[in-house]
Amino acid sequence: MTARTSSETARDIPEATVARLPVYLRALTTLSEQGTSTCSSEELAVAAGVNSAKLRKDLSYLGSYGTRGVGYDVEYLRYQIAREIGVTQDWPVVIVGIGNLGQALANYSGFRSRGFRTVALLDADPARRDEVVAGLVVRPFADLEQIVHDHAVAIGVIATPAVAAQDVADRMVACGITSILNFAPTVISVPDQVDVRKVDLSIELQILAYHEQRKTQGAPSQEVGA
Amino acid sequence: MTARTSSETARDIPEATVARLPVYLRALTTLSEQGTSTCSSEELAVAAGVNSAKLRKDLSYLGSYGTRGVGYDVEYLRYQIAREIGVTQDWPVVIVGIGNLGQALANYSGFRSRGFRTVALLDADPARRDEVVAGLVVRPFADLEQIVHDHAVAIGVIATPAVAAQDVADRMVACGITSILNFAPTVISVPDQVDVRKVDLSIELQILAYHEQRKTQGAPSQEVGA
DNA sequence: AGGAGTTTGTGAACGGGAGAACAAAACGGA
DNA sequence: TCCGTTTTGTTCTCCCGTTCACAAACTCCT
Repeated sequence: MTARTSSETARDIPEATVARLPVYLRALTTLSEQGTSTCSSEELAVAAGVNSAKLRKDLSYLGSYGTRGVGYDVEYLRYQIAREIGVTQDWPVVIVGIGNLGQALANYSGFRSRGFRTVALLDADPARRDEVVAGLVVRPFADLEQIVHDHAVAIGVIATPAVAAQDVADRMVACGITSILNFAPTVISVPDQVDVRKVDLSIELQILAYHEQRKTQGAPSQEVGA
Repeated sequence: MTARTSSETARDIPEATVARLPVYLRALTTLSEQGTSTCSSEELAVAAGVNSAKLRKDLSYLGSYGTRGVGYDVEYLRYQIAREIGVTQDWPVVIVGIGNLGQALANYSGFRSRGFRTVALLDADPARRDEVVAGLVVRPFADLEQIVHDHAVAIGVIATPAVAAQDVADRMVACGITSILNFAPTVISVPDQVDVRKVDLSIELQILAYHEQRKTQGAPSQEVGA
């Protein structure tokens, strides 16, 4: 066990581990719904699609929540991970850009079930104004500051076209938003203290295409032995 | 320069580099549209949001396409990267699950502009049958095999609910699809020779929440110095 | 033609993550 | 109570990726 102050939990969880915690959380939720009350690291690792040694090491950063010879209590571990990630609390979120993707995000149930509450949908296009999406009225982008202030929003989602993304990000930062999830296919620059994560749908396809190309490249005909 | 057979390009491009090539490609396209004909590794690195040394090392895996003292020819480099990724060719794609997300994907122009051509939209729900989305008629899931065969589809996109994802994946694999982009929030298992990439929208938000929680956690009041 | 300035391509050091392997600890049965 | 079995928590080693730093190479100016 690494040295640790008594008042707080361990401080230095590796980034790679943080990225996997939500996967473990999801797997535990599924196990819980199936009525499983206890599971071993091996079972959970299979459910999460990772190596069991890696799983145990990841969990060890949170503390010793397992019992040797027995395994982990599903509910207890699930709560501990949820608390560590921060999804036991309520996170108000604004979505900017209510095109196809923005609408899909607004309707995505996976957000609300994990503590993310969409408090407003914003769009710069006046034609979209007053449309109702996922039970919320689409409001003008100019309302951003008021909304962020009223609901203490810390997280913003950008689902606009690429050209608008940097401007939206600047406005978000100016309003006090400190975490941004960017779906626009462009690099946005923000101050150091602001976190940005990007999701680019076409990049994932391109990575697949690269490997796909190399699968067929080596073979002269369509019949591949491997 | 690493040793390399004369007949083919280098074989071992690191996975981390492959994941960045599409970002470089996008940055180069933007530069090209702005009328820039030449750029240095520093300029391109800024546009792509990476370190310039990393960029140069990444590009060096493809070959020596730059000119010392000058930089890179935007058009030439763009073509070379596109060819390496494989987006100079046409990739037929099927999308399964035409809910909100599936519709957003079907309408996403970023796919078509990079060589990904959606040849069919499939959904198991008979109520969605014959709906027209993005100019394509939604067809029954049972048509998968016929479509994959007719259009030589190698890449499939799963945008179904989690419970259906594994079954869809199995059927895709059985039809001969060898690359899968999975948007369903669940782990799917496939044979080794099949590539799967996953995009989980809520996981990205959870990672942001973790960091957000720790930003505010240390500070007793709302006023944070950093 | 030659030298100063610029930028690429790469060798080398460094840091972090992945996985194997094992010691520590809990349970169960005799 | 004591021993065998199971499974966690952790150490150790290896490998991949990142970054620094510099030599090689090209341009431009005199």
